[in-house]
Amino acid sequence: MSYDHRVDSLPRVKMADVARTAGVSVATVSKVVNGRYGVSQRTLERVQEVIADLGYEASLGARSLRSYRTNVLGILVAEFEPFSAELLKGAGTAVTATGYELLAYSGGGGSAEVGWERRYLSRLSGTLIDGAIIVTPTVVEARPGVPVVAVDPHAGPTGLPTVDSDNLAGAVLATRHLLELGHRRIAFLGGRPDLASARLRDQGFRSAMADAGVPVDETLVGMGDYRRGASQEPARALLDRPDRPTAVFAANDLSALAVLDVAQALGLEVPEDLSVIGFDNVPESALSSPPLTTVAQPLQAMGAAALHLLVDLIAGTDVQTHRRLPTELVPRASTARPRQG
Amino acid sequence: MSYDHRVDSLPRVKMADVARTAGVSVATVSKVVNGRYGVSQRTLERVQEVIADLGYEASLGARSLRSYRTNVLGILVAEFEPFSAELLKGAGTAVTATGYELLAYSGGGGSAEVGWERRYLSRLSGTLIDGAIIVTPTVVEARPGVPVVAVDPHAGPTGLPTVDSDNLAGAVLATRHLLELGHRRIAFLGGRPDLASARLRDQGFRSAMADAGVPVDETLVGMGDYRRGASQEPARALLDRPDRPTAVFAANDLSALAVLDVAQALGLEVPEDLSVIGFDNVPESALSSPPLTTVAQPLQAMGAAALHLLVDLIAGTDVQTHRRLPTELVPRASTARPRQG
DNA sequence: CTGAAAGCGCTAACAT
DNA sequence: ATGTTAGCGCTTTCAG
Repeated sequence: MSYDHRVDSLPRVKMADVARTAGVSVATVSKVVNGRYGVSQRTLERVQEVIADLGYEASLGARSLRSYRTNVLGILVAEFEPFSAELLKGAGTAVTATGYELLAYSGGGGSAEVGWERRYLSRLSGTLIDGAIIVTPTVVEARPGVPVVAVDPHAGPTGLPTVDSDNLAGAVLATRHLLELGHRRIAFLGGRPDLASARLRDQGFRSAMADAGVPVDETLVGMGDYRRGASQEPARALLDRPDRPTAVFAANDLSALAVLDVAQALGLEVPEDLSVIGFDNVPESALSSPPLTTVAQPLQAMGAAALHLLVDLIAGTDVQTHRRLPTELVPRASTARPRQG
Repeated sequence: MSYDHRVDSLPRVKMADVARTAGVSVATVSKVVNGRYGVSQRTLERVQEVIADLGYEASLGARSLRSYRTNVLGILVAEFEPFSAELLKGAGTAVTATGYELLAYSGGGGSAEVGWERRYLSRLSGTLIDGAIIVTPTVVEARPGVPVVAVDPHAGPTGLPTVDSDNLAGAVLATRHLLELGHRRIAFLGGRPDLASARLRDQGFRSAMADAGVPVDETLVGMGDYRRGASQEPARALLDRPDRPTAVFAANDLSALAVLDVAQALGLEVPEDLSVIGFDNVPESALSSPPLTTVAQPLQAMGAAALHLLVDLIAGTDVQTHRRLPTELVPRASTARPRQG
């Protein structure tokens, strides 16, 4: 039963091979593979034996072309960065009990490729996957071909079932933390204003400042883009000036890390000369020096919630189509009282 | 050009739709999509316009069934846990420049499902992907159907091109660190002996101990299984005794975290009563309290290396088929001098 | 209970 | 330059 005599890579064993070896037709093998009725016990056993012998496994591509059920769920991301990696861990844990398998898909292009959501979905849906989780989509299709759940969509909750966290409350938490430490000159390094989460964090910042009766200095409000590299420039604009702030609230951890980079380049001590707080609590935030104070989104729980929502959606169960999870302050070493509070 | 009038999920637009709308045959559309020669400028533009209009995207499943080139690379993992998530980040970063897209696949079953490597590979190879990275495979096929790179294979480097890190040197590093702090009663919590990495870490431990002239107490050598939950039991056996060790070297971070769990349950202070060191440097190791001293494998670099190796392999470039990356000590707060050194 | 045949969406000869 | 045709590996009627 060995094929070692082949010199090069041996071709996949396909259903026809199983059929020929077992002396039955491919139709019968298909029935066995899919557990359909109408196969005698004898034939069943014989075919299963051959399948095991040959190590046959159905091709996902071919199978999905014919039957519109694959038992595979997709999770579509622009890029495998820390944020989506955490969601993936959560979804991966949650999928275990469901009997589905998980396929994570990403082009290399990052969010630079606009419209990746639709492209990836078209590529996979209708064929390879029974449903999809789309992570931080910018454009959401109103009616995709398969059940879809959006995680933290940039436009905020729309027609699609959505999982996100309480960005507004989280931003208030962050700002209050700085205020309570005694900071008054507080800068905000925001994200792109076309993103709902960025707008909400901006709004939370302003609301907490207003509640404390501290006016917002608009020259201390910068615009990053949630990425570490591209946020250095606006971070520098905030810090490289004589009347620099004593604290910065960055709209996500990656831009907070950019602030840390810039502070170091300028010779500023954190938290002595400057307090920095981020948002997300990606694992990387704990690895910086100093470790970053941040607001945690329950990323893994969000991934798990999205997966369960998707499974329910496919099953046709009546489900709530919007889950908002709470945020939480995670104090670490990048924030402290200002030097002369 | 809006389709909002459709009440329910609209069916995928397929190549035939494009052909009909553009007034050409599917063959011509296929040529346009794949950039083949033999299409007039006029037709080309017309078809591209329709494609854009309709938002057509070729189905990966159907395409891959016919042409044995998909421009998609697979990364197959038993489970999306911290270790493979880091590799995925590295591979994701590396794929950007290559023009390939990345598909990560995992059943929910964890490594409990034996033979997942072969199953997933059969499912995807020959059809959906042009090549695969398999993470910590236990059984490696001698001649898979597509180019394959193994990352940290449990059997050690075999016939397959492999990427791993220097487990032996890393284990020596960890053990020496404890010895230099003044520890002599050092326990080792190993992994399953059928894993090459586990054997090498065991070997490095013993070799460093021997070099220091410190005999290994065999009752202080336990066997975990690289997972946090299942390692609690053997960790407890090591610690819950009057002559407990002053330090534990756990063969990976997850089992080191299990040691931390057990230490806490037993009321032991780390590092005052017990020093603990792990292996891997997954992000989670920095998040524990106290943060875990560990030996870093350059996980993201390994993911990137695997991806580049795979791309070269597919291109037929002459490549080195084995990359071993260095390990490094990462001192954090879970190790210190023993109480009475 | 089993097999022959059609066809999923697409690509690749081969005609025209 | 374009269209016709024949499958890729599988599932699914529908006959036998």
